[in-house]
Amino acid sequence: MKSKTKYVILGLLSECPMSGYDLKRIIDMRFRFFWSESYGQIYPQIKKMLESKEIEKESTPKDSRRKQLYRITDKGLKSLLLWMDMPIEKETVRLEILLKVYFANFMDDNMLFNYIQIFRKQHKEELDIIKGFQKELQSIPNPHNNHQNILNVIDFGIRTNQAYLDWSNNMLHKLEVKQ
Amino acid sequence: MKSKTKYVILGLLSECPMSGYDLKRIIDMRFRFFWSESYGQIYPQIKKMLESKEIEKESTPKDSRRKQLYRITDKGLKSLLLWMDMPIEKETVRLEILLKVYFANFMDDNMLFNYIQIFRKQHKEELDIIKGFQKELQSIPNPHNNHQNILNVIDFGIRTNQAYLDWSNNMLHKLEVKQ
DNA sequence: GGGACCATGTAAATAGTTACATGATTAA
DNA sequence: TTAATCATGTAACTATTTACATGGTCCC
Repeated sequence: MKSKTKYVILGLLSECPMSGYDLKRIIDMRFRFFWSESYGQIYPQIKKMLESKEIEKESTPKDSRRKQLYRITDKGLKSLLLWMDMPIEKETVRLEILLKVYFANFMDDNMLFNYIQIFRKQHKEELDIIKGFQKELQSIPNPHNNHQNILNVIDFGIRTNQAYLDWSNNMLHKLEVKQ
Repeated sequence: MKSKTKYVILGLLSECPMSGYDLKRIIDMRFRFFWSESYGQIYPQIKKMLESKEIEKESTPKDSRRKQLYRITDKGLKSLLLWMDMPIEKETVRLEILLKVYFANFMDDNMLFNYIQIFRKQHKEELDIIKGFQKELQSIPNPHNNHQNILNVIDFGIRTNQAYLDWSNNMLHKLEVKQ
């Protein structure tokens, strides 16, 4: 499976110039429910794309002591467009909690209850963050005319996290009744 | 993130002895919506666990020409139990389709429509497989008394895949109206 | 006898995380 | 002044995939 780090970066830089740190923060915040990247992928990838001239340094006199912003080039935009039309590769999902539920005979019910509670809490928080982002998006200007796309992704996040919550609540209820 | 391959294998072998090939097949069929393993992980892991005596070869005179079955040992069971009580690590989800929806301004609507259609088809099939498995499970004996656990995992698969389908249908509808 | 699938395995490559080093800035 | 956060980066490690080799079996 080819790494997609390059295209995540190019896609985000297509909106506005930003630093490696910015990229990481945005991926963690906005993409959290369907994507992740580590610094160990982002910074080396930036370096490679500078060499290949798919991005370039933004010369910002002010604030430049603090961070280096990068801008997408025409070549980078071409790479992005090319990838957009390439077939989507196999999706990756790994939920350890389901492994543990599957083998739950080897665990006591309190432990299982505890795991599900943590899972529910995490996805409740995730859902709140996504909804917050949705609200924010609806109240700010739309200069790149891409809000509908982002709202579509958010809609996906809300639906799946809601499904996670429904399942968790159902599980917790069953476990409560059982004892 | 520590590899969980070991525990997937131990968990499955706790049900009944099987071969590396069997393990792969079962993971691909039953775990498909929340886990995956490749031969490149399974066979070397089997080798390691034979050395550490967490599993052992099952001596099956008949059929033994064809495949080697492995059985979990007491030591292996202990490893499994230990892992069951260890905190769950960060979950991994990577959905390239959402990346492409997010950056859909760089793609024409027909291409997007096509991607969503493929996504819908894949998850319709997945949902059908999961439901088939659910039906099968309800009609066969339950010797390990673990059917409820498996049904809980299946319930998760049905809910999330249904959420995927609802989102896909909504997306396709919006794209149809648009043009 | 040929294609599909059963079955096992490994080497090499790639992907991805983690731990660390470094130092600036901000806010309490 | 000290803790948190901003900010960049890399080396080492670990995880995972992919491509390949090999040969058996089943059924048409």
